[in-house]
Amino acid sequence: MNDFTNRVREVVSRIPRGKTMTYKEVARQAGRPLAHRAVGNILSKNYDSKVPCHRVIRSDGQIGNYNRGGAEQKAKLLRLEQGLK
DNA sequence: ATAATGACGTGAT
DNA sequence: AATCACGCCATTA
Repeated sequence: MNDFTNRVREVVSRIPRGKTMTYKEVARQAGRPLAHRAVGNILSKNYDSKVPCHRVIRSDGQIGNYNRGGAEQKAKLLRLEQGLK
């Protein structure tokens, strides 16, 4: 858990509230445009509250999964942050 | 060190 | 629209 993981965390932690990013984008920003799969894996094991992993969604617009309450909680949080009801 | 896994993505069926 | 299969990569077992 070094370079990539660290970069991913950094990028994700920089996602502003009320905004979302796709795994692909994160991977690209992290320097590994094709490692979107790994991004998910890393985030899935990431329990750091400093990293708003719930801001990361799929490219197809799907919510994706979440290790802290499931997609439900994730969608809920996003809905909340975005100020939408 | 090697094999399996998964919070993905895209194209094909 | 839904499902299937394959690719891609770091992490984990």
